[in-house]
Amino acid sequence: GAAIVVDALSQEGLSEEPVQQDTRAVEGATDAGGAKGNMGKKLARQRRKSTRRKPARKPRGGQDNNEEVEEDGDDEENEDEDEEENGRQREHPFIVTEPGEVARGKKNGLDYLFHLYDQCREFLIQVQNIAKERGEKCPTKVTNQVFRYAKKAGASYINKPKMRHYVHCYALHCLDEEASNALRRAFKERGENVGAWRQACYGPLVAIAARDGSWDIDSIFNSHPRLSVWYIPTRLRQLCHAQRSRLCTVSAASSSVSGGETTSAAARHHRQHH
Amino acid sequence: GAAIVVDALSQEGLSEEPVQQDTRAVEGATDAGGAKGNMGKKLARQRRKSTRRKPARKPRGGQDNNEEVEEDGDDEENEDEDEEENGRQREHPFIVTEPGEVARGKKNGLDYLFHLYDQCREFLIQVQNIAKERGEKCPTKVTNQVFRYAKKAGASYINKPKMRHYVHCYALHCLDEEASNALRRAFKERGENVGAWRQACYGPLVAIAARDGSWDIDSIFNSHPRLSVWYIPTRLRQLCHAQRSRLCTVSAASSSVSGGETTSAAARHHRQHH
DNA sequence: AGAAGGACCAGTGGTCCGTA
DNA sequence: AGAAGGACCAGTGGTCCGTA
Repeated sequence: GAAIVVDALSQEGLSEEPVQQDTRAVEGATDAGGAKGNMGKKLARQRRKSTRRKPARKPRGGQDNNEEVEEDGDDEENEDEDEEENGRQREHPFIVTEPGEVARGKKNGLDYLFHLYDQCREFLIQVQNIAKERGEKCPTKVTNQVFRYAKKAGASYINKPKMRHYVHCYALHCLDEEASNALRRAFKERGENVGAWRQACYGPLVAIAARDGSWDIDSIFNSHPRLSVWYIPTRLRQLCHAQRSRLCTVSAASSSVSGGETTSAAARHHRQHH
Repeated sequence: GAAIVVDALSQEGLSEEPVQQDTRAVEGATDAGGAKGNMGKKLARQRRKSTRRKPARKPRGGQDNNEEVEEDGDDEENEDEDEEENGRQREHPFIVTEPGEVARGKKNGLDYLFHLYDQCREFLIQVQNIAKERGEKCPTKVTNQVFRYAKKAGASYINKPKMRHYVHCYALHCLDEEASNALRRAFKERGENVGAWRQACYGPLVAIAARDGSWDIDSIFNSHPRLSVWYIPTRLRQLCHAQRSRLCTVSAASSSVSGGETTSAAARHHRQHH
C-alpha cells in the first residue's frame, strides 16, 4: 500500500469550532429576488433544514468504500493538544507573512498556505497511483476524490473551499516567486489583511497572461507542473478575458479614430476574435 | 456566429417511436436485492413515476440559455418525411455492413455510425470555439454540453447512450482501419448481428494495448486526434487491466515454477507493478 | 429475440452563507 | 469587521431498463 506521510508542519495551530447545530431557516417559496448580481443567474437558494451532526470519529471497522488509507492508531475522543472544551477544531486564520516568516499567536502564515497546495498535489499523486494499479480512470486534477482521500489520511485541515479560495495566490507564487514575495512584503508592511492581499494577487497574474501574449490562462497553468493539477479559478479566468476585451476595444478605437497612440502590443490584439 | 452544417447523410432513415407514456411502476421500499453483479455495488434502483411528455417542439422565442444555435426555420408539426402516423422518431437500428456498403431497408450501416462520431467531434469544436470567445472553460471531451448543443443544432439522431455504446468500435476503426474492415467483412459474412460485432471489437483493441507494451489505453486514445475527444469506455478499460493482470500472473507462474515456456513479451511484464 | 434512447442517480465542481 | 468550511445545488458521467 502507499504510505501516507502527514507533514508535522501541517499540524500547526488549530483553533476551536463548536459543534455545528445547523438550524437553518427554510426560505419560503419566495419567487422574489430577481436577484441578478454581476455573475448572472444567482437564483434565490433554499437550503434544506438539516440536523446532521458529524460523528466524533468515523465508525471504525466499517471500511465502507475502497479508498483505504493508513491511519495512525489513536482511539477514543482525542482531545487534540490540550485545547479547551469540547469544540470542533477549525484552522487558525491566515495572516500576511513575509517569505520564511512564521506566524505568531493563533495564526497561520502564507508559507504554510502554499505548503498545503503541495500536500494536495502529493495526495493526488497517491490517488493516481492507486487508480493506475487498479486500472481505474485516473484524475489529472485535485478533485473531490482527492479531498476525500486527504481527509481520510488525517489531513483534516485540508478542505475544498479553502484550497479553491487561494488557488490564484498559489499560482502567483509558482509563476513569479519574486513578484509574489514582493507583494507579500508590501502588504505586510502596510498592515493589510489576508483578504486584501488575496485580491491583490489577481493583478500580477493578469499581467503575466498579457505578457505571455496569448491571454491563455489555461495553458499558463497547464505548463507549470505544480500548478497544472489545479482548476483555473473562475474569477481569474473572467479577469483575463475582461482585460483582453478591454485591450481589444482600446486598440480598435485608437487605430480607427486617432493615429494609434497605444502600444503596438495592444494593436496586435486588434480584432483578434470575431 | 458559428454556422452549423448538418450533413445530409445524417438524415437518412428514421423509424417510428410512439409518444412515450412512461408509466413506470414505483418499486416499493424493497430493501431486497442484495443484487451484486460483477460490477460491484449495483444497488436496487427506484425510478420515480413521471408523466413527462416531450413538447412537440421546444417553446419558440424563449431562448432560455446561452447555447444559441442556428436552426432551419420550419414551423408547425413537421410530419417528418411522410412517415406514417403520429409517432416519435427513432433511428433505424444498425446492421453490420462492409466498408462503403449502404444499408438497405430500414437499417443504418456502420460507415454512418462512424460518421456520427466525426460529427460529434465537429460539434465539440464549435462548443470549444464559443467557449474560447467568451473566456469560459473549454471542454476537451464530448460532454453533456456537446450533446445538448448537437440536439439544439438539429442533430436529434445523436444521443449520449448510443454514442457511448459504440465508442470502442469507433476506436478500432481509428486505430487499425484494416483490422476493423476485416472484422466487419467477417461478421457480415457470418450473418452476425450488431451486438456480436460490437462485442468482437474489444479483442483487437486489447491486443493493440498489449502490442503497444504499456497497456495504457488512455494514452492510446489520447494520442489519436479523432479519438482523443472520447472518454474511455469502462468495459474496455477493465478488459485491458484484466488482461494485463492475467499476463503478469502467467508470466510470474511460468518463471517461478517451470522454465518459462511463455513468450518473452509476457516475461517483460513480470511484476511490472507492485 | 436485438436494439435505440429517455431518464435516472451517485458523485462533481463550484461556492454561498450560516457560523464564530 | 475578517475569515474558515459545512453543506448545498445545478449540471456531469455513466448506463439501466422500460419500450417497441
